[in-house]
Amino acid sequence: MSYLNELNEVQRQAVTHIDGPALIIAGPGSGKTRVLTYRIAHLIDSGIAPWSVLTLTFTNKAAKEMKERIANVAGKNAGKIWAGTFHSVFARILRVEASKIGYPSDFTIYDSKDTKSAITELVKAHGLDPKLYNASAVYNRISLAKNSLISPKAYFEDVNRLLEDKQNKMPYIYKIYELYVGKCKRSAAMDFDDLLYQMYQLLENNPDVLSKYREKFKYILVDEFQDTNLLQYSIIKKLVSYDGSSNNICVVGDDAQSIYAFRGATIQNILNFEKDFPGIEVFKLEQNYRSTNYIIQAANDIIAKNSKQIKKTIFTDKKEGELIRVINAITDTEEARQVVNMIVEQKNRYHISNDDIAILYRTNAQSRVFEEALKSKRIPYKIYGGTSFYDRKEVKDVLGYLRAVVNPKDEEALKRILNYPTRGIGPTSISKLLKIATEEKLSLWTICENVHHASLPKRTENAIKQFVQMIKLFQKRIANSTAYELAKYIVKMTEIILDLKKPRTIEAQNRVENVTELLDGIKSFVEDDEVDEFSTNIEDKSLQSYLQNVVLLTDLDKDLEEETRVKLMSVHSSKGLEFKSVFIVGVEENLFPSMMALKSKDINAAVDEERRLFYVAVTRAEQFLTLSYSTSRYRFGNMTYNTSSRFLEEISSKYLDLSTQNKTAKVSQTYNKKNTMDKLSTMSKPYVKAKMMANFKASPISMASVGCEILHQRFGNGKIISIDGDGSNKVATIFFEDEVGEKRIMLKFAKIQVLE
DNA sequence: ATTGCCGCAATTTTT
DNA sequence: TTGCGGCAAT
Repeated sequence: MSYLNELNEVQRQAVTHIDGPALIIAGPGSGKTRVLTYRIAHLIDSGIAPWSVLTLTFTNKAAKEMKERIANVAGKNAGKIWAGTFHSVFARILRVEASKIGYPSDFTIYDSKDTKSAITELVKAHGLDPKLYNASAVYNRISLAKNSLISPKAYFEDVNRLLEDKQNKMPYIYKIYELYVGKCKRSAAMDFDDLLYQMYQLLENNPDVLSKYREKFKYILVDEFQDTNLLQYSIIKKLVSYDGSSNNICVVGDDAQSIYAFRGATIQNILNFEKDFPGIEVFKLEQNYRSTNYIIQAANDIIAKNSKQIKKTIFTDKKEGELIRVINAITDTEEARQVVNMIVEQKNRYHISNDDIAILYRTNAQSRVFEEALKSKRIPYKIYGGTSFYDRKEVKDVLGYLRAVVNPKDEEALKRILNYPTRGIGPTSISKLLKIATEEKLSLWTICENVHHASLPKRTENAIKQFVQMIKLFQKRIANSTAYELAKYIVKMTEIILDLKKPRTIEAQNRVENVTELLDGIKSFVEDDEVDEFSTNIEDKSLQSYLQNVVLLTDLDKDLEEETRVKLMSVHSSKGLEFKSVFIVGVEENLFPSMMALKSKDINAAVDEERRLFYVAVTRAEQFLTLSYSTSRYRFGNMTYNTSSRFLEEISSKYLDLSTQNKTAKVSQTYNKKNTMDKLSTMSKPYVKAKMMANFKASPISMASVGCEILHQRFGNGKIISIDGDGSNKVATIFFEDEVGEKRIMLKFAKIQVLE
């Protein structure tokens, strides 16, 4: 048990505690993964069967890392423990037990696009306005319901929910929810939430199944417990908490790093946990081994502003280290340029390699300018998250075929490929088929199989018959060809490549390459004998298993360690990672904290979550931390103006290095036009503009008259020279101070503020 | 049925 | 700015 020597006192206690419930509160960089893996190794060393240990994580990456590290300590037996994400472990179990809940074992998993498309269809079919009943909004409501264990029936009886929907002008969500559930069932499909929801129902309604898994999983560990929602917690509780149970559950989490409340996660689970499992032992890991002292102190400054939290003090015995650099810029492009310059400087001065560097942003949309800036300096980079490879249309189309072959009831897949490549089955025919399917409560596939009852034009009927034949042909091949061979065959037979090549553009070429890449991916899935996460079972190389992998895998899980490239990702994706040098960019009001948070009903809770997110971002850094913001940036195509983030102000200036900052940019949150005017004149022009724009407020047309000094949202300061036209069609000729010069602007559309 | 054009809405964050 | 959905022309 030599590994015990590598631990500090609290860590060792947490590792050697075996029986009964345990709660480990683990600050950032406190060796959480180490404790978890050693704990598992220790369990196995103590004679506990590896296959009775279940470890649940949030990301596949975390699961994989855990397995690898356990293997280092515990050797071969590590392969036999159950470790995976909530979603993948439950999907596995659900396939085995599918018949108990009325599903075939080869059910499809819908990703969020499939789900939204299904919802949009239902909304339209019921004559509701798709703009009002925005698919994402409806999906959110349904998702929230499922994650709170509210069935469609319970939803309809829930007065509060109905009232909320009414206030949001979507009173029929309950109906869509009900229909959506039916549609999924008929399509033999589960969405992400179903993997949890159905798992719960399975255990709830099948005592034999429940006791089987209670028997099986004697030791359960949950990582990132602060991010579990009610549903996940309920499943865990079902498995662990019962008469005669030894309550061998260990959860690890940090309330300060809870960043998924928007998805229904609640730190209430941590608080409840202490109540639900009396006799619980609590371990607090407070020593940070990751970051320098300045970074830790800054992080403490930030999180101290949050009112609700479990008390703990993060400390380190590392040196002060470098101060946190603050960069400010006038535009987003300029911000990117400066950040990249700083990267170059760090690389030269400290010999940091590309993969020790990460650029973290609040929203994926921010990545673009950094990409360009990195490109111009020839620094290799990789973007994680955002529009993933598997979200591309051409990729989804090919996958659609594969899905339909495995499970032809999969309505979303079928809809996608029924007329792709075009074969004369237009939208009119498809909606007719869908209508029949809904009325008869049958799957779309069944209707297609019996298309002669559908009274469609002969031509279309034949086209559908041919389509059905083709899919059946593919299905016959499943048994004696690999996933790769089949996929290749399908692509050939459907002439998808030919269709993609039609427009002779670069994008077309890219699309063809994407399809090829997809095929290569399938090939390596089939051929790779890398131990998969469920190596307890025979390696599953079936097409179905491939599809499940694809849908549950995210970009981040793929190959983070591969090359020496600068990494770009959202702060959310960065959770659990660490880098020598971290750049947090776009540290501005309305971006970080996000505008959504600032506009939310419960603004305090929302800003607290943003603050935790910022805390997570800051604590990713080991040695160097740089924060940057820009006073103006493009957003939906037009310029917006922002001030630096409140979070920046919350860090004591002791830890900040403001030397690189433009002196004029000491931003005061309150801006007073009168006495700032003089000061502004000494500042750089674009900055003056940015500053004034932050305060921009459009005036009514009636206030505009010849001679007025005005402020235009895009062109800045100007003076009205003349106004012509009448009524609401008045056109003003305005002379702008900046290079813009004279412009004729329709007052009806222009956003103009009259200054005096 | 298909193609192509126009107008509008979108950006939090993820399994 | 992009990307999607709706509509009109072929």
